[in-house]
Amino acid sequence: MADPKTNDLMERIVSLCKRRGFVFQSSEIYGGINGFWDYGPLGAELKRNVKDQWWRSMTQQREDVAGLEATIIMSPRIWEASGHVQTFADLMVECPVTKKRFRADQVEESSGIVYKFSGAKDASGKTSADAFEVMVPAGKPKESALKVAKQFYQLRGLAAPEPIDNGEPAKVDKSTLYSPDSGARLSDPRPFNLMFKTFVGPVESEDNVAYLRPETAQAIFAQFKNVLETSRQKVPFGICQIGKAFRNEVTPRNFTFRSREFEQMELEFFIRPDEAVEAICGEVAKPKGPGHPGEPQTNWGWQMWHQYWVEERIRFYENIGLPRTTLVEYWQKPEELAHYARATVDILFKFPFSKKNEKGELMGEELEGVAARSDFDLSQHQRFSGKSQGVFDEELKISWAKLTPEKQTDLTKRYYETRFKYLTKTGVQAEQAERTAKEDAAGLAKGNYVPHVIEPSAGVDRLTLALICNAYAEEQAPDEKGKMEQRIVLKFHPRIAPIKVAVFPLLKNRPELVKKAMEVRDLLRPHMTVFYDEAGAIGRRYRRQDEAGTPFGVTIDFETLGENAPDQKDTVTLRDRDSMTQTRVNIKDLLGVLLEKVR
RNA sequence: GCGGGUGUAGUUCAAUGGUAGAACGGAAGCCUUCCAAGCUUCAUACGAGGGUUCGAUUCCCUCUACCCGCUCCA
Repeated sequence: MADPKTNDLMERIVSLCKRRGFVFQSSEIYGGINGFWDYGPLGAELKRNVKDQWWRSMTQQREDVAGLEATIIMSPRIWEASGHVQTFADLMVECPVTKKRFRADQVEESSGIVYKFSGAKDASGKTSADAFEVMVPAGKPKESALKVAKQFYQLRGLAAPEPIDNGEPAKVDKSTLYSPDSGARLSDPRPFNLMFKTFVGPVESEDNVAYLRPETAQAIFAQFKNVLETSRQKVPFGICQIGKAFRNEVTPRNFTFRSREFEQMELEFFIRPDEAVEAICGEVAKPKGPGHPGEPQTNWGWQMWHQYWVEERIRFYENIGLPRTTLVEYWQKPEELAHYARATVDILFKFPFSKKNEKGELMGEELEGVAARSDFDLSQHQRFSGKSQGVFDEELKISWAKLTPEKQTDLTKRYYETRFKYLTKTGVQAEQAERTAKEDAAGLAKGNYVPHVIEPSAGVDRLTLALICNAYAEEQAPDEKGKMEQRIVLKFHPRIAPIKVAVFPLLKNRPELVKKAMEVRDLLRPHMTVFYDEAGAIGRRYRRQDEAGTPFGVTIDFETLGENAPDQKDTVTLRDRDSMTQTRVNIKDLLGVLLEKVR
């Protein structure tokens, strides 16, 4: 459990977000709506900067990634292929005593004696007519059944309940109706769907059901062929997308961290299967140790690509002001992996509300998952749509012809085996799977395969919140009279700061100062977000910008006008947010100096 | 969905069964030659709906939102 002090910190951050216009509760004047948040003026700028930085680094500055912007509502068949319809429609049951929930199909079978009660009464005359059943292992006395029953009726408001028997105890074998926790009879299964449902067209019938996408990834897979054909890309290459996604979470929590409407930045990077790499290069390069593996090479297998993207992503976070020390690189354990994943690395940020480990260190919350998804996704869409999602790889075809027959047989066999495993795992009958896997293996020899995927998938809102938490600082700073006062400052990296520079005339009742300040404002405005402020004492204006996270302040004073020292004419004060130090800069150099700092 | 806590200006807090006050913040003005100075003026709140009552921000109920613990988060 997080200690009270850190909770207070989070409360102060939330309060600042409201006060300065970073984040508001959605629909606030109507009492709000659970799990939805709006971004105010500063928050909108911040979030936009985050997305711009991501988009620029992911696609505009890379040769090998193309962008996509797909719709939120898509054919429901996409979610059948991806597994979301099935998985999200799981039935849940609940233990009435411990309140724990289980997936109905995952309750362990249990055997024993079942005691039944029709209700209970207590000494004060209160009664409950709720029926209750509990199973105890054979051989245990009736008292243990009574104990659970009493707990059940206590939860219904009876002080010292005396449960009323309802018929003879019965022996029950291998039943999934009873709680593995308490033995209590579980609630009836209820469907629980994490996807938001809607209807396309005017008729609200089951035929017209559609879903708001629970992730942006599937649109990329569904448009894989179109992008491949129009972008003149070849494997290995990626498709990236930024967009809204929706999940009807049970419990939205921790401010904007888990929301029901959120935004994702996802890259699906398509690579050759390892067998193809081996055919082309003779060997598959594998990671030699931790750290960034450098520029991509032809002989990289999925593990190298996976490590490459993990490191690229961490560099990105460092680049926008999240130091490595605030991040945690968490390698999911085999039992935690989704069924399609070969490896997943979660990149976590240490939020103030994160739980702590036994050493008292913050464990972090997920900002991004970098998953090696094999060829699962495209294969699923190929199977469900009946349209080939494979690619033809000229280089593979040429290299294959030069291999020894032994090597060809070896690679064919290995490729066959992984394809067969995938097919049978997803429910294809053995006979059919064997036939299809054989075709796939024969295709590899002709240069055909379904690409594998490395998926770095990040949450924009989580990252925005992380940046705010990381930037938040409370410091002591002297006021005009030298008395120490608390200063709250958001130390955003200039790249993502909502406002880059604030421009002030030292005094507002001097028209010459105001005029000059407005000229400076207009000089900078075409190039960056500028905030002009002339109200109140200069120190007050600096502090206001500290809370907004504005990295630079420019003040036009009497030196600027050349009144005090002629050699300082046309220079301004440039004030640094973090150090609060000031330097004099000539107005003609100002734009260049600032642009260098905010890029 | 369950359990616990909370809900009064933008924020942080008061008071009260007879419809609310402060500090900081905000706006306007005066003043002010670099870090929330001073003076004047102004605006802004009882989460929503019921009930009890002559009268409810206050008591009761329901809903809602936020926080915490479960649960959930393929």
